[in-house]
Amino acid sequence: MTHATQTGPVPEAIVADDGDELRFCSTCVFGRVCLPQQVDKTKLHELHCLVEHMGPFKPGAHVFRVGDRFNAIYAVRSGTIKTCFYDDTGREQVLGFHLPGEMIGLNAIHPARYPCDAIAIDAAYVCRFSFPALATLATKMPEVQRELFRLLSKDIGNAALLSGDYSADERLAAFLMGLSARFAERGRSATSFRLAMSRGDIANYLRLAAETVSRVLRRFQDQGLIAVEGRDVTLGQPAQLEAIARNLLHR
Amino acid sequence: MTHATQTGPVPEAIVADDGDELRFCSTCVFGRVCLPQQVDKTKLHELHCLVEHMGPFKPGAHVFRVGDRFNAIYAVRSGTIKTCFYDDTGREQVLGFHLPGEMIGLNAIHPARYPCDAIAIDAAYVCRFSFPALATLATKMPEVQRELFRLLSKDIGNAALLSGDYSADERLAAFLMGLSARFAERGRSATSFRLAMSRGDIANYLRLAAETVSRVLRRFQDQGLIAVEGRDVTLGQPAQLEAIARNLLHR
DNA sequence: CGGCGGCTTGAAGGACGTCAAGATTAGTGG
DNA sequence: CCACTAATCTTGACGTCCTTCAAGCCGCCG
Repeated sequence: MTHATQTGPVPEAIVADDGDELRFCSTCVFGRVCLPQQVDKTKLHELHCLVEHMGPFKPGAHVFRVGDRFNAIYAVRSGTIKTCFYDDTGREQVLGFHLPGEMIGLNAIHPARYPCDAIAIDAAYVCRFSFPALATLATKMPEVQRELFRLLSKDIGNAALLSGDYSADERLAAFLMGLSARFAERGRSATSFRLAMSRGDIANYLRLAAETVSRVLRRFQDQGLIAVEGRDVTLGQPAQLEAIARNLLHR
Repeated sequence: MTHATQTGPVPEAIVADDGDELRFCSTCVFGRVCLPQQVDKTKLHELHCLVEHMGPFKPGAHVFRVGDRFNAIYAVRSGTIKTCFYDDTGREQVLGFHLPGEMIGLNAIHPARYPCDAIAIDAAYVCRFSFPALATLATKMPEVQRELFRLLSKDIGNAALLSGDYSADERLAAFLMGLSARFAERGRSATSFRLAMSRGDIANYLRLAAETVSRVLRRFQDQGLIAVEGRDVTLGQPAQLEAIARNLLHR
């Protein structure tokens, strides 16, 4: 038994330690805030006070739902969270998959309500940051403010990426390479990993049909670019995948 | 003389007055910052000091370019600005059209370089806000910080909208209704307006071919939903367009 | 065992892109 | 004011990529 349900520790899981008064959980998005300069300890303490650990969330459990009033953003501590909304016909549109160390809920600031669901697809733990408290703290700690601006701006770029008109091949190649890079950042293999999400989720994320995802993956495998076995993926030719993600950009 | 081209005033143009020590240009995105509460006058003065009026930009002129080092965000004062980047084959991908009172450059905070071009498609004027100065001010004025967070978050939502998998009909209906709403906010007709952008620009923005845009507009016209004459558009049945934008969401 | 959800594979159809040719408009200089 | 060219826009015919529909496979759980 690998992951998901309750019984036993997860061998490969990325799990943050719990941090302490002077350090954040090792995967925390705000970790970088503390590193550059020695942060005033009382301030660091304040930052800690507005963080609340939550979990575990079982696969399928909601961290927040469309329409909930916005009052906090969340950092993924372990597991994988998908964010998604639903069009008028009920079709799910996945906005993103979020790995440990990534932030969710930033798109809720403006409408003041969450515009999407956040659902655990792994067993997942998150850190909850009260947003009013965080905003107040940001006025006192420019590093925190800067980090928030950066995170928000980054999300704009990510959303724009997905919106380009790319072929199914490009989308999937880019998806795999993106995951690879994010796993590598977290100290895991860049060439061999397990997909936490179903083909259907991937398809919804990439705005493709599940069948198309299946077919493209098979073709990539036939071409020797990757090896797929269920949800386990090994990248055989990352460079070539990279090229597809970049060059195949229309025709 | 108002602005724009040299010969005579432009009857319908949205032009901001220049503001004064105690007021911003009437269209300014930061106008709302000052309204709710009486802002400390010295602080308001500070905010004014970091604003620089720029323009006119002729159609085709760049406000900033891909790769330029990020150091300021811009508010459109009059005219229309499009933001766009280019894929590896050189094809333009329009990220957005920005009307007076809207902000551009927020997506540059994270990479610290502008990830896109900003090009005037009208004769345009903008206000330049030094970002380091603005961020510093934001630590002193929570209203400013809140407004920046709101603007950033809003852009995430906008970018995500475009990324959904919608049909050409939905995209165009949503585009027209969106423009209509934004014109209305600025005190102009919600049902009759002139498109500042070419069909090609619209197509690039919506990730469609220019021919498709042309065809869908014609069909909308044949169905009595709109009247099109060159770049002048009149919405005959806004409710029905709204329905297409919402309901036609895939079949 | 039977059922169910996730995944794969094939065949057919559709929506949109591409190509190509006109039509309309705008821009420019005589 | 009128040619002349160059964009922009429209319209048609055709091709293609992807979706849809349908069936079969596999692993999982009651």
